[in-house]
Amino acid sequence: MTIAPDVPRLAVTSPEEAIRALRDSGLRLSTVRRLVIEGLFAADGPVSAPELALQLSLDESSVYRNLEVLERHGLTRHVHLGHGPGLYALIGRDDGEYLYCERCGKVTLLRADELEPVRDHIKSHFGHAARFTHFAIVGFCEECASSGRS
Amino acid sequence: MTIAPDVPRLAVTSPEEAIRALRDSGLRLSTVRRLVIEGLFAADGPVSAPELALQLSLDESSVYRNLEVLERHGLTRHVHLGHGPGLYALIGRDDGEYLYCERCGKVTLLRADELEPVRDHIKSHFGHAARFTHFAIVGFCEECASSGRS
DNA sequence: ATACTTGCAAATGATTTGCCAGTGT
DNA sequence: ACACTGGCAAATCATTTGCAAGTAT
Repeated sequence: MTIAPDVPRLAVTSPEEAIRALRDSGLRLSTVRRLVIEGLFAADGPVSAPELALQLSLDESSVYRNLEVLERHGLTRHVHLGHGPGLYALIGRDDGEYLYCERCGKVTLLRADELEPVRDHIKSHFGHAARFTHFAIVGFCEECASSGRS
Repeated sequence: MTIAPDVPRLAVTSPEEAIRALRDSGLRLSTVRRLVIEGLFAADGPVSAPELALQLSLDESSVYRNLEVLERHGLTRHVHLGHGPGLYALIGRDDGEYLYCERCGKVTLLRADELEPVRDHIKSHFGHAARFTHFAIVGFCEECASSGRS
């Protein structure tokens, strides 16, 4: 899977809605696919594929394959907070842009519009249409930045 | 190796200077270490460890080990542009923050101060001291953003 | 002399792929 | 029926680690 391409995002607020969106995209609903969607919904944040496979007693490759299909159809996406596996989320659930504290691991989820001014600045100064959805914005959170850093 | 910690950066503009800085840090100068430094200098951008090992006919593990030591002492750092291996650079050479076009692969290197306003905005609005040195800022470059995107 | 370094082999972790049997529509 | 999907095993890619032999200081 390459970096999340520019696929229309299908925001969704319940497993049922996700399943409907999935059918509308012409996808089949298999047991595994349903479980993955429910698993993503049940999670309290973005989840890695191995984690998901473990919790659902599914094969990792099946999970990866399903996440890949879902992502290609704009139902899920994945982020990297730092090193470590990619973390998957349903569009509409744990969706948005992430701030990640590299010291304490704190993760802050921003609404999609909160970084508009930042994107605007980068666009106007460098011509670059930035998206902070694939990589988190890494740094130090308030507490870690003020207390002794390193 | 964890995400580049908050180590003082030793900017350097020639292999000789790098070697001096290295000695000042109490590090030994082995043949491999010298080759790695020269290799990073010769490169016209950040380079992956496997690439460096190949070009220098060195074992990958030695290259990784050296890059790790150098990074811990503030002589090098590494970035992730997207998926794929981390890319290493000497501080002072190919150093700064990267914009990465996920469509055409174009990489733009910004001077360390060019994103100050962005960092300031994020700091004041979210309390987060952002650094764009570990992950590139992914998006579409000017051309790719205007022409049909996906 | 001693601590640090190397190459090589093997382990790890994340992700992908081949294959053939099973399932959704 | 037929194309799509699942599990399992094996491959791949990036990176790390153990170890015994070699080297910098």
